[in-house]
Amino acid sequence: MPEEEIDYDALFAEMETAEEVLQEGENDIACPDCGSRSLVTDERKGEVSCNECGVILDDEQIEEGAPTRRFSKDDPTVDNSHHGAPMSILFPDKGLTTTFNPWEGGAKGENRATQFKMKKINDRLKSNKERSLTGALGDLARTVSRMGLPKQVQEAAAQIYRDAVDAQLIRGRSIEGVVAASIYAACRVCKVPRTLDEVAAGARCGRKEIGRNYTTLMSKLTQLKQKVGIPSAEDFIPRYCTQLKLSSAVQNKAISLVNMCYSDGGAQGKNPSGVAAAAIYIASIRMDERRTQREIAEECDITEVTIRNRYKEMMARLTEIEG
DNA sequence: AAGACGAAAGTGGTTGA
DNA sequence: TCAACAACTTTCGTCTT
Repeated sequence: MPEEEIDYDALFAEMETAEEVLQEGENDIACPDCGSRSLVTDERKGEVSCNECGVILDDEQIEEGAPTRRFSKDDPTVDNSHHGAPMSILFPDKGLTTTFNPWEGGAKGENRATQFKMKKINDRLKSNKERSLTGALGDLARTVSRMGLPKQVQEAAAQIYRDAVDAQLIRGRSIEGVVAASIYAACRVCKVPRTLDEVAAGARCGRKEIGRNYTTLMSKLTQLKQKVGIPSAEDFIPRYCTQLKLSSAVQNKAISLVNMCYSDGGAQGKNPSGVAAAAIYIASIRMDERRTQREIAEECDITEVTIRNRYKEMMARLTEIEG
């Protein structure tokens, strides 16, 4: 049996018209019954109705908030009518998946044929962007979990990657490389900085490639540039202290030491890990929880010599300040 | 003996001509 | 593109606790 041709042009034209009507309605819509422009939106029911005559104009509004849950059937304050997860940028279609299962619902004959046709159209309408995002966001999720990073970073990285796709920065670059650069940038945005080497190890991607892609992201994405701060030693201290099993007192002391010594921006151009390591070294001695230079150097992924150089520098500044 | 210190030589990245 | 430079690393010998 020959397959029935689908007239995509007609279909797209129809969809565009529908979209225009919707967009117009969002800005300036009048009730078709009484002509009133006083409309009310009921977010709970997902309805838009006329304030004058009460006619319902739209009953399929999407609620973007988190789902409510009723823990007791006697609780009158919330109901369970809101179904499904909230929208999330971690999914290619933001979680608003539309699928057709032609076998479901007991459809027969012509009905089932229509269902098949709709499924086919729906599948073909998925854009290239959506298809490529599927792979990239999966890769992102795996890398983030391998590195043990919080979900907040995953979401920020997903947003950066989407922006990169929109700005057409993927062409000519590997998806993994851009994903890794997005994660590196997201870590800095979320103030949980990781070094290029750490991201490279987690993403199984070259450190140079990530650095190169990161520079491109920063130069082309202006929103990102505004959000990313310079990684400071203080941002590294909490993590290193936890790894070295040092108390929060040492952690606070180290942070205040960095602030005292480098409040004038003197740490610029210096490896923040080195500054953090030296501050932790001094703080651990002063708070009687001493760690050796070797132990700290190992955790901070730098050498003992760098700790010594920063240590000397900081001690010189401290004697100046403390007298 | 372990940890700290310092010198010397080499590496990789940045900057400016 | 290349030289100059600062920061950092590696290695190794010496000093201190």
